[in-house]
Amino acid sequence: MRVGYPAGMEATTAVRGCPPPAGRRERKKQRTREALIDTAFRLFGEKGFDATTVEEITDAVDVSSRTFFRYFASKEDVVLTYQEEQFATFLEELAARPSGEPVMTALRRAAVTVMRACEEGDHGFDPERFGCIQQMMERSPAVFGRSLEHGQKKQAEVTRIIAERMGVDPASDLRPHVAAGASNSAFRSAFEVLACGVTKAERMSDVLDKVFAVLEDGLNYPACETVPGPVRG
Amino acid sequence: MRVGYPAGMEATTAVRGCPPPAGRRERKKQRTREALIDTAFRLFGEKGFDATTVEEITDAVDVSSRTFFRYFASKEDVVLTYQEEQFATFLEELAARPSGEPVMTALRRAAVTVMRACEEGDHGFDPERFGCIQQMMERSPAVFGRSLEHGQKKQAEVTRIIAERMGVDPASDLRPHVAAGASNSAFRSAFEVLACGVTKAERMSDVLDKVFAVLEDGLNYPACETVPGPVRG
DNA sequence: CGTCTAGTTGTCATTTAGTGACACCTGTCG
DNA sequence: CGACAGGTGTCACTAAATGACAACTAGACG
Repeated sequence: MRVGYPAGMEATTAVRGCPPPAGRRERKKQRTREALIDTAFRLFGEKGFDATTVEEITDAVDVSSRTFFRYFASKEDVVLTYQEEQFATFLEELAARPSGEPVMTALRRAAVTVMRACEEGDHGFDPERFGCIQQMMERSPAVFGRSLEHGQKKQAEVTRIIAERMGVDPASDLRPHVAAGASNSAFRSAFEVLACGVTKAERMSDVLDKVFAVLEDGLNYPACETVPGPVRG
Repeated sequence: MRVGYPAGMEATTAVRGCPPPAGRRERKKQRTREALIDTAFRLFGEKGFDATTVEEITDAVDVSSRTFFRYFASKEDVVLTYQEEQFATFLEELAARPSGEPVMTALRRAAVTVMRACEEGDHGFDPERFGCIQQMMERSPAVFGRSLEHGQKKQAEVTRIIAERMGVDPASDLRPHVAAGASNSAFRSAFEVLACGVTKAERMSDVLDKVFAVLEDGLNYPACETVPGPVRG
């Protein structure tokens, strides 16, 4: 199974508003793409991800199924367009953090900013769609799996940025890799904690903030056992 | 798409040697299951995961394709049987760690023990198969994605154990969740670091050990800037 | 304007994963 | 032995995904 976009069909940033790129052809392509995404999300919301077939989506947009797969490598890819946007914004926010800021703090602030944008509808993010995705992640393993895969792939870029911030070489220093992994993990932990209902009626962004706080505090928890024990190592 | 095992086909721990369970029927089922797994891994090794069809596997074992899907919910599930065993062993090792040991240390030691077993062939793990899986994870996104999904699902059990060790309630305390996530993340970081060739010709277990060491040291990295002050290169 | 080219789409065929239904066979147990 | 239940094969079917090729059309250019 291919992943990403077929040749010549690279993602032309969907959500954020690039002004008319040029050419009627290009514009039509863009419109088709957006129509597919909008319709897909509408149907996903109505009937669920699994119960919605590609054909239903393409019929509604009035294009052939073949066309769908020229825009998206898989049905799940439609959902990932949103995550793609989230990630791009995350990178922007991260780059915008003051260069003197400690690594985890920068990651935390960037992450929380993005999540807030999704909740509030800033930066062109649709909060309703955000909720729809949350649901699909819980209900449909395929979407969940792809999302994890996507996140893991993108992690490399975060690693690079962190390494730059730290002024170390990611080819010889493990720390940027681990930090990026932890940051990635934070998103998933926040999601999991929300899904499992550990924290009730809390915003994702708040949970995420707390998760990062836990990471910043360090994970060296002693065993409980011996009362206010001095036992360490 | 279903995940897990069809009803009545629950995993009857494949690798570890449960002595003859009872009944010819049960034994035959077990043999079929193992034949499917062995044949699948052989073909995966020869032709790659994607290029191997379920039919090829079942033809070689001389059962119908339908039977395959009575044992495994998906083609990827065959590969995950190994990971399932790894995880079970990980939990055992974790439970066996002295109760006074700090959480991350216990996680680290359990993780490294399992990885060593896979490399050395202890506990009935086949090192060759382990290598085969590593390759598939790199080459075949489907396997990689399922593996991530599987790991994420299993994380809940680790969370529970960590919470017990810490003597806190996972329903109100985020720390066990984050620690479990970080531990999960450690495995993936080790894999990624090896795959990307950051560390050359090093054993997975050694890399994993180092990754955990980094986690234990904490992630509070300051920005590089040798000289304090927001000066940008 | 007419034409040529290249990019986009539709149609068709095909492969493969995965599932449901039902008949059949064979251990297991009374 | 005979009934029952669990496992298997066969058949039919849906749906995702991809390759090949023909048909259309925007855009470039003389």
